[in-house]
Amino acid sequence: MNPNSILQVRSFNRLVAERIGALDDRFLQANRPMNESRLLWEIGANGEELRVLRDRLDIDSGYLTRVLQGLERQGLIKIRTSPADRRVRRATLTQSGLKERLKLDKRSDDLAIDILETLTERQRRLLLSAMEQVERLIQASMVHFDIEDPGHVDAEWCFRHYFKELNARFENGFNPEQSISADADELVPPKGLLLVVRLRGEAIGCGALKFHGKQFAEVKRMWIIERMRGLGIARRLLRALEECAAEAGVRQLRLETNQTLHEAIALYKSYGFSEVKAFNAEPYAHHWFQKPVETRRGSPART
Amino acid sequence: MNPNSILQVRSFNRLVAERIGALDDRFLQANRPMNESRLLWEIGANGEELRVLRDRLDIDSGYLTRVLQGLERQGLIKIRTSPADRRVRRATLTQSGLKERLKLDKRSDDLAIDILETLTERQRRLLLSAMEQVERLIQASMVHFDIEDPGHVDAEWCFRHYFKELNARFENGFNPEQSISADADELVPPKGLLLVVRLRGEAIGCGALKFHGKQFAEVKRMWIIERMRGLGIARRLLRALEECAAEAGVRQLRLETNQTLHEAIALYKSYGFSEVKAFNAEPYAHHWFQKPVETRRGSPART
DNA sequence: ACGAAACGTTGACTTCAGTCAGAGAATGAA
DNA sequence: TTCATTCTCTGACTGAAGTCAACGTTTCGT
Repeated sequence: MNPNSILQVRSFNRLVAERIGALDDRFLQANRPMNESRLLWEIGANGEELRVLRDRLDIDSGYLTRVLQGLERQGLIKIRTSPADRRVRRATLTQSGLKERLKLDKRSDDLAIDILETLTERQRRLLLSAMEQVERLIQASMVHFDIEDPGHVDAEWCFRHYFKELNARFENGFNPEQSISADADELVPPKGLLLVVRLRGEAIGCGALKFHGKQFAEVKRMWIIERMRGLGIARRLLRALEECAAEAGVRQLRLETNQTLHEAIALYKSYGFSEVKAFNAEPYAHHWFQKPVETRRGSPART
Repeated sequence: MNPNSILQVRSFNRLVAERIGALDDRFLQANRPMNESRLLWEIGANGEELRVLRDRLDIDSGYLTRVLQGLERQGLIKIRTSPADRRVRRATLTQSGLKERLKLDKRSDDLAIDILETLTERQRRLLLSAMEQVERLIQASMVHFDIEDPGHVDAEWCFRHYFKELNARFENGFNPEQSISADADELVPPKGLLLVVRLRGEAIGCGALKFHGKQFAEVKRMWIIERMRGLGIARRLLRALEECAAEAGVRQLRLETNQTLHEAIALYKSYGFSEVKAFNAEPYAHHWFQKPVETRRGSPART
């Protein structure tokens, strides 16, 4: 890695940490313990279950209880047992709790305004677009892949969006019924596997393998959410799938794709797939590709 | 302020705080209290005086003492009385202290590498240049102006660089002796004043006024360090000087400048100065400008 | 030479953050 | 029905962060 690049990133980190130091300060300056602020924030206008809060803020349950009791004593929240599951408790903001939360909100706005207001209109535009750029690229570095059951809610969410997109892009629409199957049971080891792409716990894409013995595996269900495209995530997903195939001892990857999916075709070609003649009767396909499985050094299977 | 701009900044802040959140983690993960880490870092390879540390980290002096004693007990630092001023104490890293500091250093590098390594070369270039852009523009919003004595070390530092630059840019060099005076005593109230531009406590520019009764004030010593140009800082400095003039009841600003200083001339014109015929005999000047002093609403005199 | 100011140290706090073990109530699965 | 699991709360901690006042030493300005 280029040392100057590292220095640039570090210098950026330092500055931003200092300036946005509001990292904590957004909450800290509020003249109330940070965890109280974080909780007021996370409870939100509609209330939230304690177990969700505990999970989101990664707080010890005993500790959470006490901080919440503090907030309740201050009259900022109410805690009630959930009617649906009486083990579960749910916190909601009171009127004054909502007001406190608005103050936090305002503090965030003020910080943003403070940064923007000294700049000229042109500088402001430059800053915002540079920020967006940084944001997207940093997000790309936060993406990770998890092996997941196809029945998982995130997996189903991805499939729905994937089908919807195919339906919109294909010349004559897309109906999964008519396509070669990749059913839930085919995407679970040992018959296959499904990777869900996540960013901060939120699903943003998927990709699957359907094994055919050691001879070859089909790549299926490659999809990345629109707003995260162009960041090389699909390529990393492909590499992760190839690693999985390699681990399973599979010798070849195969896939077919539709002519309207230009980006995908470009990706497969540049990744090392070669176009071959049709090896199946997938009605929606115009191109068939294959590639020998390689184990790439230095590429972590799942990150 | 445009609400979408605010949202973009907030979203950026959130992400970066989370990702760089290593802000603390850089120090925290180190499995040692954060302030210990921060101190190891700030003491640096050459040691540092306690009063400087206290100032930089904004730590209570009693607290500082105790944390440092902790570090000394761990054999990471030594604290000695400064020979120059025996009130002052100075902390220096021991061998193992240096090693610990290297670990922190490595942690920073790792974070940077972690962000960069998943990206393609092209994305990496994009990210770095966007980061630089963000950094510069955010810095612009952190700049502030202080009234300072011309004898102050920062002021002298600025003057030296200012003269050096004039000497390099003027056709026949520049010798302050031959120029119309703006001596130290002329830049102190009530005869005049000096503003030093600072970024995080570090001087990056200056600008001065030399009063001639209520009738007019001369703008002198306008200079911004090269790397911070193009960010509208000089314009804000000019406005700050104008505010000072307004407060002093002065009716007009005047200045003269050399033809090689294109940016300055462009700034003065666009700021509202009009070129007039020579009102003094400054040997280095080619252009003379003046402008009536206005009080601009909503513009903080010194930020 | 004297008083004010600067610099550091100590003691005696308070408040936050975070951990761990144990126990009770509700729920779900066999 | 029983038993394991989930969810929450309590008690009893440790350790870090941060504040305040008092005091001693050294230096500086006059």
